Amino acid sequence: MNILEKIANELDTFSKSERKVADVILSSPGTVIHASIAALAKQANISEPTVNRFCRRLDTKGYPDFKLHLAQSLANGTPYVNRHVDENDSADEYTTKIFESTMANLELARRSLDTSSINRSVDILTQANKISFFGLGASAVVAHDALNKFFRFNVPVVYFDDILMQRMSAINSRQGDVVVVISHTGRTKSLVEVASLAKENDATVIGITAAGSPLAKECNIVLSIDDAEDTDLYMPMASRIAQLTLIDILATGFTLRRGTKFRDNLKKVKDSLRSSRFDRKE
Amino acid sequence: MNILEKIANELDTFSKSERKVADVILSSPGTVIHASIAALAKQANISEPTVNRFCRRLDTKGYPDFKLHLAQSLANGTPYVNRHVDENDSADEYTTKIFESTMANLELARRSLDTSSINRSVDILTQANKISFFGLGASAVVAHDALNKFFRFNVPVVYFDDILMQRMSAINSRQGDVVVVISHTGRTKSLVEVASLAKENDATVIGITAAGSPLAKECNIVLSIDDAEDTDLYMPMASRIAQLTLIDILATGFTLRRGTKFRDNLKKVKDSLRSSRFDRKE
DNA sequence: AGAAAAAATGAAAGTTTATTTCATAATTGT
DNA sequence: ACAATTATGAAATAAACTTTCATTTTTTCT
Repeated sequence: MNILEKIANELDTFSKSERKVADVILSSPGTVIHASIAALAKQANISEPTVNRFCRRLDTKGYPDFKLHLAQSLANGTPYVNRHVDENDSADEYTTKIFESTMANLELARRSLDTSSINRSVDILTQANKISFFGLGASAVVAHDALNKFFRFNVPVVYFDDILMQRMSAINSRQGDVVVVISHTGRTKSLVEVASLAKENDATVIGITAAGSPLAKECNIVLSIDDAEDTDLYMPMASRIAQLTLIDILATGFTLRRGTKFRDNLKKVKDSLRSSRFDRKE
Repeated sequence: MNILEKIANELDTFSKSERKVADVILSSPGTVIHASIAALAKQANISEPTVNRFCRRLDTKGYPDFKLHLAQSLANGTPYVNRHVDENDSADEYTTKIFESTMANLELARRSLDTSSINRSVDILTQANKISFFGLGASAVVAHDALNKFFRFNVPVVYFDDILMQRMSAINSRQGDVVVVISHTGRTKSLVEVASLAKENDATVIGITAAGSPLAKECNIVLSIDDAEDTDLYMPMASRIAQLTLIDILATGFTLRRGTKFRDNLKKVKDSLRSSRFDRKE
């Protein structure tokens, strides 16, 4: 854990003198990393040994080691802040903000994803007779992307972004089929119904959706992604990126599970596209 | 600048002894930050003053200060390395790797994007009579996403992922129309033709593609995104994420340019979806 | 409340670590 | 090959950090 956060957390477990040191450090950590133990002690109006004890209390070897930790905290502290786009932002500003919040969201998504669920999902996908990807609106894009990826794997795969087609497909599903339902909120009624129908018809339902949502309850496996409050202007942005990354992960897991020969085949698929392209050396 | 990079950069300006120190530091910077000047000198087989001089040469106050810089480099230096997925990776490993390389790619994309082109693109998009998004394969997903976003803006917008439809649409375009052509490589023949046709028919062509590619040459504005060598298993992964983020940026720029009333309207669009969702408090 | 125990604190001594000085060695240019 | 410059390390010095121990403060127990 970041040592600055740690200090802030344990603030009330400190003794009076330790508290003084903590206050000085928290108020200007940037100065502290360049200060000697004597300088810091003086600034906090306490003695040098107290500073030293303070450092050890925070599981560092001593003052120099503490400064090292502090320096690192400052370096990577809040690397990607989820800053909101403001009305008067220049192109430069909103570009930076959107990139940063997208990255912040990915970081969050990474931490929230449960790899054992991913592993199970890959298991199930590799054994599927048929894979269907369903999504609506922004999530339809994710499903569309999944189709693109899995289509290359030469497995029976379909994608629908139309409620009726999804329903029909769900009703026709059977044991061995896998239905991947994508919904950011997990509250889109028709998709919840589709998941339910698929499940009733013995398909395995994987949900890429919010944990604990109505949709999640209908799924055999839930791949849930936490995301920060939306920076968006009334449209889903970063969440969709995290979902797409998850699709990449599933696709990658799939190819790894299938082994070397399978990947050679993928290369062939890629090469087959060559004739449709302009040559690189012209 | 990151001190590790700095050392690597200036490697050949060092004297023989300094070079020895540099090598030790570069080979295991993590050890060095916990080593005393004596320990480092010994490991590099040189004297302590040489280490000290080395530190000063790199614009630090001395060895302890140097260690501070080094610690910071380690903390935020190469935060997201573009590590390749390996055949024997566990789900945990490939998940982490894919997230990291996606983020590394976004970072790269951010740096490579030219905001003045973005600004011009937003200008043109806000003034368009009709906007078309064209892409094929993985880029079709990006175009699809763009449709979703711009559709909410209540502007005439279409999206095609079919070569013939794209051609017909391009041929029918006219002055005031904007055609956004998306292709990672910029070498897909049919898309280059479509761009060319659209341009001939007086549409403004914006390319989201590689700089200097055949497609880029046909475009009025090129939004080019650098990306690291593909970590993928024969399919585009991270590049697509950067393209989608660019779409977010264009859409955001669009809404900002259109002003407050316009965004109120967006909120209405969002609210209109509510009845199709399960209530949050049930 | 008051005494004893425990904990916290700082002065001073001790230790480690880093820096400077200066003499010597290596390198460079002529 | 020689002088000038630069690079290097041994030793001395200085600075910084840690330990010890006595004192003060706080807490606990009766």
